[in-house]
Amino acid sequence: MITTTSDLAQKLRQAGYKLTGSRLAVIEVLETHPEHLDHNQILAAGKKIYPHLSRATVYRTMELLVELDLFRPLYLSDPTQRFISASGGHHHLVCSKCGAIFEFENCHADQLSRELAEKYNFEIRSHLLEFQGICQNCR
Amino acid sequence: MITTTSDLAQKLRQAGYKLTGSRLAVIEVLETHPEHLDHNQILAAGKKIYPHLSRATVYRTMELLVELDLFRPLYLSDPTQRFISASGGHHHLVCSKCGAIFEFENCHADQLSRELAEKYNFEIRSHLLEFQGICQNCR
DNA sequence: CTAGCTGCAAAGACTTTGCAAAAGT
DNA sequence: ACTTTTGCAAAGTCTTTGCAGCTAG
Repeated sequence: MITTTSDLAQKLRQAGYKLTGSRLAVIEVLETHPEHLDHNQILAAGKKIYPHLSRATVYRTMELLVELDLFRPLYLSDPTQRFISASGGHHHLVCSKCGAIFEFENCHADQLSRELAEKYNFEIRSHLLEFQGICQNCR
Repeated sequence: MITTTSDLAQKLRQAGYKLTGSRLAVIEVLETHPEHLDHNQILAAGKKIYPHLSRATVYRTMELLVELDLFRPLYLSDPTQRFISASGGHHHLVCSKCGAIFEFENCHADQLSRELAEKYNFEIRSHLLEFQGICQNCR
């Protein structure tokens, strides 16, 4: 019986999944990194915690977390799958040249969100507002 | 000397590229389909116009159009690369279950766009506002 | 104990590239 | 003519899967 204070771990266990070393390593990485990590980054960071961690398990664990609606895949300016927490909004500026990402808050999508939910009879769970352009350094 | 009224074709020629049957087929597909097409869809539609068209040429032509800043890659809810015209805004609702996409207009990002451009010294070229959730049919 | 989980390596899917032939200008 | 472009097939990259052994509960 592994004990942990992790919120994600509790939810995994509640859903009937085992808390293995691999899964706990992945979860710890996700909980300590607010960025949008991809599989490679999760694997690299996870191996520092649990060196035996394999790539296939990272793929399978993230698939599981997405199924449980705890995380959500995100695609920025390339086909790399990244992960963000499943709820709320995500707002960034993406540089088309160098790929740099700047986060911002306070987008005003809530009002629009309600209007669209009604008009399309759509249950909105999260949103993404992305501005593309050229950053300071690349100009 | 191939003649065409196509706007995209003019721009390609002006940039010093040859107007081949393959390229004209790809361009015609893009100009007659407002949706966000992926490579497969462009290939399939292009073959109806120019049956000899190959997959590699579709990849190369789209790469070219992106380089010339005429199109822009877009990633929705999967790693498939799709293409949209390079300017302006794009707004949709994406269903996480079935992948259905609903377009809408009138997002109010212009004001925010100006604020961010100034704050981050960023040259904004286009934006994407995407709401994720569950559509009418999947509920 | 026993079902679920893991790592490995092989298979699969998608994208890119080298090259000789073909085609636009 | 001469260079760019094309189609093909091979190579490359990323993701998924089958399987035998391992582990949490």
